[in-house]
Amino acid sequence: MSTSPKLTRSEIKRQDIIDAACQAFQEFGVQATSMDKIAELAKVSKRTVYNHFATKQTLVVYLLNEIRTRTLVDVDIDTTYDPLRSVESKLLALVTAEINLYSCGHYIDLTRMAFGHFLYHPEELKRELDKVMAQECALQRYLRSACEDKQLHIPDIKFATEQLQNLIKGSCFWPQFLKIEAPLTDEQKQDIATESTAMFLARYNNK
Amino acid sequence: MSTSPKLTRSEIKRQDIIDAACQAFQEFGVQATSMDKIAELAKVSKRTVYNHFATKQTLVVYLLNEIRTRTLVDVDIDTTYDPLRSVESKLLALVTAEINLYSCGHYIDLTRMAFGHFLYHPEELKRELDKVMAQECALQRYLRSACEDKQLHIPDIKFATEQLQNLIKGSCFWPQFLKIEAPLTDEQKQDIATESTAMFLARYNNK
DNA sequence: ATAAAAGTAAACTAATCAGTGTAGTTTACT
DNA sequence: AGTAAACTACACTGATTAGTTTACTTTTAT
Repeated sequence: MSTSPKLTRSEIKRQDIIDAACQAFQEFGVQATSMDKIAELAKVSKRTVYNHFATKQTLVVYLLNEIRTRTLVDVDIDTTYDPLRSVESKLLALVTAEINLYSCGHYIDLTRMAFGHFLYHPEELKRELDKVMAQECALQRYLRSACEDKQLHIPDIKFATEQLQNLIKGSCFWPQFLKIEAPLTDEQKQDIATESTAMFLARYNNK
Repeated sequence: MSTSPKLTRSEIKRQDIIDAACQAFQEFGVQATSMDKIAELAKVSKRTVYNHFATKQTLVVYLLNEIRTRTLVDVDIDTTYDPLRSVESKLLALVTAEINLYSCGHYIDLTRMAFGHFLYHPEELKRELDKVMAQECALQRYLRSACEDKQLHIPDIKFATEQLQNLIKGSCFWPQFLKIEAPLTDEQKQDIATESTAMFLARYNNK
């Protein structure tokens, strides 16, 4: 079966609305996007927008969940610790996975939308971030295992994880989030993975 | 002479408006702050706001420049390269200075306001960022000098500078910017400075 | 003292926006 | 073919907002 087996007109319209809203929210921000504008972009009457989403808030919340789900499903990392595999190799794989998560496009979409919505609501922001962050402790779990196996010597694992993540995010996430840097090529991603891992291990791998 | 030698009533009112706007823009965002609200917060008639700032846009632009000026004036780092001083010591000083810049409060204010305003205007954002970034090349200049003096061995100086800045910003700037982390204590700042420098040198200081 | 400069309150315009109500049309299913 | 569900155009409410106008009062500077 293909991607669209049998979409009713209603489902098509609904998707048009979602696509329009998603694009507009990212481009102009939630506040600056009116429901009239969404209807116009979706080529749908305003009433239809409201038939599918009772309020603007409903639409925003739906989109945030939708994109987060789509994003996180894409990720599937093997986080088990294997004593026979070199730390460098495994760490590089984990870092690469994390870079791919940040680069996957949906992730940027999600955060750009969430920020426009949450930048001035710190408690809500924190709650949303926690949902995404659960994802991100794979690195920390691995580092803890590697330490227990005496392969790494890290006094403060939480802080060290943050250091590594900062190295990655600073190059892969923030510039793209701000739209001041073009999406990364595969080669660039690999460089960043290699260099971030190298710097991290230079610090914590010396016996 | 004290801080306020002789302020005319007009100047006082003007400052009240600026303070109110600054606070409201940071707390609620530029878009969500109406001129009526600013007048109310400043305890000033709306007309007076418009007498001082012809449009809302004028007020925003004024504030952005004001805060940036105030911020950058505060910083005064000695960036000259001294071959007799250890790289570690000088780098630690530069990193500490950069951390202090990010922690100075005004810097967070500035960026929070700028983001609310510019997040959806990438070209303008880029232009604004460039003004601030000029500040930040102190590190890069020093690293270049240290390389020329064979004290460090860095293949890509620009990238390495970014790595160091990412280590710093990831801990000192972004969490505070998002208001999900309390301001740092002096002890925390010092730890981050030490650890960031240590990781950087572990990578690039081995002969 | 007095006149200019600056501030005030309040009503006003014109635009925008979230959301509703309605009457008529199209689509989908039996 | 006929019916229910979904869509459309459009007019509407009520609230908010940027910015203006007016008629009056306070401050400041000569």
